[in-house]
Amino acid sequence: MSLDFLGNLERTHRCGTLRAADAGKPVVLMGWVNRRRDHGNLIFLDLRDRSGIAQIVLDKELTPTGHARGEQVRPEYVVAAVGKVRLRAPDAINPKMETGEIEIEATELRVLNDARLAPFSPAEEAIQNEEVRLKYRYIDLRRPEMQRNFRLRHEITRAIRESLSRQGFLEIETPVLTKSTPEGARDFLVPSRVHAGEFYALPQSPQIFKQILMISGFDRYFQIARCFRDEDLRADRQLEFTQVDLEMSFPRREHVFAVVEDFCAAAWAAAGITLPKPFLRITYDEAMRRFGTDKPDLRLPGLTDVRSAFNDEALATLQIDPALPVVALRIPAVGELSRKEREDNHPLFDLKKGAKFIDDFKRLAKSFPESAAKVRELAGADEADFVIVVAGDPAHPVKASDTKFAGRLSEREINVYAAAGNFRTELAKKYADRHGAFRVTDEVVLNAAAGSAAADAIDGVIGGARAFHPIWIVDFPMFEYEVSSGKWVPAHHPFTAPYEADMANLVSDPASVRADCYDLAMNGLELGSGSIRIHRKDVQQQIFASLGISDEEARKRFGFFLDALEYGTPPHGGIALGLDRIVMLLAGAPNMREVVAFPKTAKALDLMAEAPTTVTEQQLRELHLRVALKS
RNA sequence: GGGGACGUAGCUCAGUUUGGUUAGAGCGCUGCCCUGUCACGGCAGAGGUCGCGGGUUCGAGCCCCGUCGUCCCCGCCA
Repeated sequence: MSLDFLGNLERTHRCGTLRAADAGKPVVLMGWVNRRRDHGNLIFLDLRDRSGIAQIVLDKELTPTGHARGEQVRPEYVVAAVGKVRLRAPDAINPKMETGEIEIEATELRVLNDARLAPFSPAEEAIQNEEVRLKYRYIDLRRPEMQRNFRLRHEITRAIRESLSRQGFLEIETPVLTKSTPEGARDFLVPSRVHAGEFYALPQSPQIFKQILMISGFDRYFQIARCFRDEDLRADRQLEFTQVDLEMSFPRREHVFAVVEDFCAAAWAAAGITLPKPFLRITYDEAMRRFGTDKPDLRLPGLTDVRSAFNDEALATLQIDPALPVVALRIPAVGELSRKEREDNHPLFDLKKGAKFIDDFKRLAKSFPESAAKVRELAGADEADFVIVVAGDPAHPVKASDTKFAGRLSEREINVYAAAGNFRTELAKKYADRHGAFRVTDEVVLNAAAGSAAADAIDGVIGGARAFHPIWIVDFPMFEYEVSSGKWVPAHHPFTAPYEADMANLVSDPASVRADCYDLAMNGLELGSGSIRIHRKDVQQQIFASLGISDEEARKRFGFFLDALEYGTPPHGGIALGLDRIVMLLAGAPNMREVVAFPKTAKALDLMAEAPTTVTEQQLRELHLRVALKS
């Protein structure tokens, strides 16, 4: 068909903003044809732009040429409608539309562009087939839900910037082409053309640069920083992601917490939700004991220690390791599960952790009725709750350390808790519809998105108080025992400061040393992680020494930073929070792809751009590279 | 690297349990009709390498083996 030129036509309004008060105004709207309803001599077009939808009326009597154009348009054609806002007749008002009281009586319709038939319609809900959504991402992003997610992302980012600016932080950019940073992930490498055989690394975080900014006297820095990690993807992990990264001089961790709680409150407020402050705190060991994870979801019941429900005979018969924890996990309101249903759940349990489980309570009750009853009692289970006992498996070959230090959990104990904790969250996900523990969150998010006045209060409780459960995890161990090498390895990057009180034990009792670092978790997601850093050269040397990092190796990896440390480094510390994960939570998104414009698949592919690809011989030559594939 | 779920029309799905005539439905799409629809309606029509490859069989969407892709989880990512 022939297309019309835009000419000097100027858009006067956005579709979704028009209301009854605008009646009589001449308007020019531009957008995409959402739907067309052709009644012969009368055609209705739903015109969509990012603000919403307005109904255009093309009446053959009023505008024969406009009506003729209207007959030709199809979904997703780009058109300009010239006309006048008019009130709809009372019986023609559509209460389901924001603009349902008005419509545009068109005098002209210009078809600015046609469109191929899309594989799915932005006028409808997301299709199940995510491959198609991602390949045609530009269509998918037209859906109001996606438009809302990215508007929300913008508002959240802006609120965080404003909060941090108000708190005296300066936004400073750090390099993307840089040197390997001390995080533990694989680096993305970028070959240097100018320096044959040498590579830049993309930052896994701006860690070293932000610490240097403290040495440089900037006092309070932040950055909305893109970070890159070449590891396998998950629902909440992409190859590249965005962190709210900050660092401050002369802080105790309470100062960092206060800063974060302030900007989180601002971010939640930007989404229309009140986030309760101050956040809860829990130690790492307690988090493992109570939830079997360091990112607990407090909307679900925790683990219960049920060791006391079993006597020695029961433990022996059931082949439970008496030296390891025996815990119960409870999924509420699931009802009785058939043998088949229970068996279907078994693959969700990680057997490699050296733990086992008992999910057949009828059978347990036959041999050990008191134990079965006591477990349910201790776990606070009522009739409909599904309860599983998780315990150490003595038959499992030990691949973890059971060395215990200074009252901390041993790795084997942690493994049992972790197996239980992971089973707990997997089952909770599977039976979400039955226990309803996540429903309040969905409701609050939905209300907030709808801009409902009641968004922030559910049953008189401020929404966030029941929907979002932020919690600081503190007192992580400084070191982890690596069974394969028999060495103590850092649980964090090597610039994390140990507790001053634990410094004396660095060599004698490394497992007892606590790191002055902290995680922020919310609703089962790790939102962020930070620490007070080492600012003294002597302490840094001790840490390297205790980690078995030689002076030579330290110099090679972080030489410039170690130099900088010697030129007047203030005590400093900071944190980085995953922006994508924050937006995920506030958008009620089940995965990060819903809040990242152009995400990659679980196999690390960009289905739209079709990246990665091979490159030309010419490009390789310039970069002094040759590809040698292992066939 | 390992475990699990899925793959049938553009989309959403049924059919696979127990192999059997020409693989169906809804939405969407195309054409015609329709002046108050808004998930418009009516009539007619087009649309399929049942992910791909191999095998078993008289016969495979259905059974077997392999492979590819998407998703979730473990490992990994502190």
